[in-house]
Amino acid sequence: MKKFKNFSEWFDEILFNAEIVDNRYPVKGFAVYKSWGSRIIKNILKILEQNLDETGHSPMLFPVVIPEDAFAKESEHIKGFGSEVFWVTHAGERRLDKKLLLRPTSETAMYPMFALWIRSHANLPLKVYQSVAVYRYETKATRPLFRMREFLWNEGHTAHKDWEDAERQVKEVIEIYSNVFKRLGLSYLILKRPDFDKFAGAAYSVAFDAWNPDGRVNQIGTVHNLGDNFSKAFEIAYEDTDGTHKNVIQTCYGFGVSRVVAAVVAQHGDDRGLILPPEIAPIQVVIIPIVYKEIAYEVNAYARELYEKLKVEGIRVHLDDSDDKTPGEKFYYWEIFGVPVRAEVGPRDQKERKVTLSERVNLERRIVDFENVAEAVKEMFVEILRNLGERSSLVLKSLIVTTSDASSLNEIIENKKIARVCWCENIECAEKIREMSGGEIRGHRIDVEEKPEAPCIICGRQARKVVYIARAY
RNA sequence: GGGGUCGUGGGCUAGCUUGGUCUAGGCUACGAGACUUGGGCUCUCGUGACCCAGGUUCAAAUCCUGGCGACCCCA
Repeated sequence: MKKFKNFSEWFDEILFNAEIVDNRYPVKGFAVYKSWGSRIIKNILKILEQNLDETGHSPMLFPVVIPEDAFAKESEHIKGFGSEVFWVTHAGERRLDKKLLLRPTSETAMYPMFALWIRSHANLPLKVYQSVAVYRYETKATRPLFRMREFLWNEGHTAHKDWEDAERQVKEVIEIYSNVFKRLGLSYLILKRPDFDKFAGAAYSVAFDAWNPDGRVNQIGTVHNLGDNFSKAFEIAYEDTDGTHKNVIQTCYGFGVSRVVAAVVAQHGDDRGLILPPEIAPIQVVIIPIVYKEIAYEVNAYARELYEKLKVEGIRVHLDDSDDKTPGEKFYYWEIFGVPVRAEVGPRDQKERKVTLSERVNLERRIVDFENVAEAVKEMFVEILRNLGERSSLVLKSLIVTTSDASSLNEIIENKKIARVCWCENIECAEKIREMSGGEIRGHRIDVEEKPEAPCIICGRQARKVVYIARAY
């Protein structure tokens, strides 16, 4: 199955064959994460949560249900999410006096509690995170991992004494997410969303848009400065050093774990299957003995010796010494699962105390001494991540097409590319861009300053921003 | 939100137009065995399916209606 030719089928096949999710659960938009997928998710979350812990965030767990009145407090927020919440209206046969909803996101679950916890400037900043499932009744077609009605994420919520401190927080989180994505070898654009596309209730929103082989962009993370919109609605205030009472300034951010998995699969996978960055691979090295009847004992003993050696080095290693498959079949099998390094040990290797290592990205073989095998494997891990990262970033570069000709927009989007254009920031021009191209303005870069070098692509007046246009999930 | 295509063993699919030799065929996967093993070898045997509910008919995988689900396109 060809990844770039028929992404949708390729993707579904990988998710199924590599046992990431089983989409056959009989409720639309809900799926089962199987063992391989779950272990990948745990490894990703481990990296993220470690980063959050190190920057003073507190892990917490808030309830999945939110009372209707709390949800309704911030008017923009309810406008944005109201149409897609799951309601809990009954307990058995009894109708509930107060309807509850399943969190579509946790602002309105957390902030009533923030109001109780925050009294003085000494309580600030407050930085909280949780890794949970949220629920949104998506009306668009659901896609496994990309758009589910139940999806996993990590959400962070903070409260600060002033705007400057909240701005510092936004920068910190962009840094944290960037670090995590770098360790996964992902490529993306960090875009400040246009005003009409910001999070419901935010002052502004920044998003991480990862490229996808079908030309759409995949929003894998978002960071919002909420200003005092929620702190006014929820009356979250503190007493400052001078005795005055002020509303806190808040930020919140979401790391879309399922979509990050989707991005790893989509950006790194190839026509043979998944390719996993070593740090999140449930199995990092698979050992495949090449045995003949007469020498099976020696070779298997050697393979076990190798297994023990790698294991004590802290490498996640698996020995596939089953005799129901030929070595070739085992190669194909583990390639589907994206195991980054394969160690082949046969009679030749055993006799000379060598190991044949093969890496998943370029399928290149390398023969190393048994004594140096752990170091060689670790070096390969570094190379694999570098190769994945470089390959992915080259694709992203090749997808971006700069244009100042509005009539070319449609063709660019049709060709599964991302258009880079100058825009005057008027909403009428944004709407026209959408009509003409079939894509949407995703925003302008904030990690790199880009000055408009041409007038607005639609109206010809002075452009204010260089923006990126793509179809989105 | 609108339009279209589709639903057959665990996965992929043939059969449906023209209802009856369908006792539903193939590939793959799975189980038992033989033979093999530095890239999917070969063979034998076995397990396993017509999405659900109605309807039409002597007869339904096949036709009709509804539901559920999947995918694609447009907004």
